[in-house]
Amino acid sequence: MSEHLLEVRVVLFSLSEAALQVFLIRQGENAWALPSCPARENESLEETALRALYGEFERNEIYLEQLYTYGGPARAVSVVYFALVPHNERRAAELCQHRVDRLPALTGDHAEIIAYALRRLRYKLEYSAAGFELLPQEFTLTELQRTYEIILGETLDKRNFRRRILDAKIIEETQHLRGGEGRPARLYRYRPDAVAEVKTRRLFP
Amino acid sequence: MSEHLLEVRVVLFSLSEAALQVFLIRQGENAWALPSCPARENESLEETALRALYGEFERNEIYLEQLYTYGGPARAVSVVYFALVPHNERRAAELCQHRVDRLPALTGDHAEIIAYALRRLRYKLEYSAAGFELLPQEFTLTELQRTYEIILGETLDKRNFRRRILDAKIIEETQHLRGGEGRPARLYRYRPDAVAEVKTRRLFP
DNA sequence: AGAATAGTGTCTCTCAGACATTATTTG
DNA sequence: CAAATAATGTCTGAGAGACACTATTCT
Repeated sequence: MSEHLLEVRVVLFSLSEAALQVFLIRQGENAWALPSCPARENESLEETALRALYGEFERNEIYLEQLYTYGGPARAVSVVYFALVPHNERRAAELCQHRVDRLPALTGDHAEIIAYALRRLRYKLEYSAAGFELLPQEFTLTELQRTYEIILGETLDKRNFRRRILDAKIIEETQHLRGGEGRPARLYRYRPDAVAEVKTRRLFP
Repeated sequence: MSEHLLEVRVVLFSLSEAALQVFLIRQGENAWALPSCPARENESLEETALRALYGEFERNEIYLEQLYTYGGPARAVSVVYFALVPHNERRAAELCQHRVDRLPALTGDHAEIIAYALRRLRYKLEYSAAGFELLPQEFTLTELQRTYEIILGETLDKRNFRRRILDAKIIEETQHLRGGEGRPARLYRYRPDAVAEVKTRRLFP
């Protein structure tokens, strides 16, 4: 067993200003980087990921999943985590949100890592409940649809979207309404007991 | 950046005796373990994975993909690779194949890691060309179907299977036939130029 | 009353699954 | 010619996508 340089990085997404955002830290003069933290022997990789976010988030308020481990000659080994958090103004001074469609200059291979995380997010959206991790506990169907549209980068049909989501029985009505400019919308909540597993058989779509 | 214990492990699957096999090394008296190797600073993680297999396989004769990185307090960090190789008698004395449905006692959490790798294999089979990595270059449609059946653990309908595989245009005929006890079967080969990407839209199947 | 947003149903087409018979070769 | 395996097509039901109007609230 050898001694090795090992760090944990995090690609943390959230939604605000009707766009998908990623959290970055300033690196040097005018470059940015994914938050990271050296691994410690006495904590789990997930705990290290939370430390990389300056302890701003508790484990149970973000969705956290391992993305990939990058490593090789002439490079530290980086275990990269993929994370989602609902819209959130709180942030450490060092941690800024940037629209993923308008990223600043990034160090190393961080642009490719973000691109990969975004592909994974788009993919997960279609077979898992990941989308709900970006929304508050109660949300309207229109908000949910906007979330999907922003991430997928395409518009979706309102009736088909509602039908699929409701048929999947993955959300349930609440008794609350959200008022606004027009007719108030019913609020829904995610059913954590919902089965969100892949059942379809697809041989080479 | 901290110094850390880091190893690479490999779950290598192959097919023989009409069953899925995994390669294990003997660990102590009567326990077995996944092959592993300490990471070196001057090589890639994939190279380390090949070394864990005693250098028995060249990079281009096996399918190799990162599976997951396990780590945490009171445990070395293990980058685990998932690998596939066609049926193959060659093996180092230390490296033995075991049927995955009749595994011996395993050290640590290796049984869970194999179970996870098997889930990944089953899943990949349905949307990627992973199945072909377990077969020789040329194969009959019946052999391909058996491969799927062994891994998925269920029988498949012959006509539907052939239709889906052929409609996907992922394999092509060769001019060769394989004789045997009954009518000879046409041999097919994988089309490496085939597009095997996920295109279907699935919201919560 | 008009502006704004929420909410709802049908038709069509494609794809997946169930299912049985004919064709070719060997001994 | 019998045994063994290869190869082939149709029907049916479910789900995905296209598509437009009514309902409720606020000002």
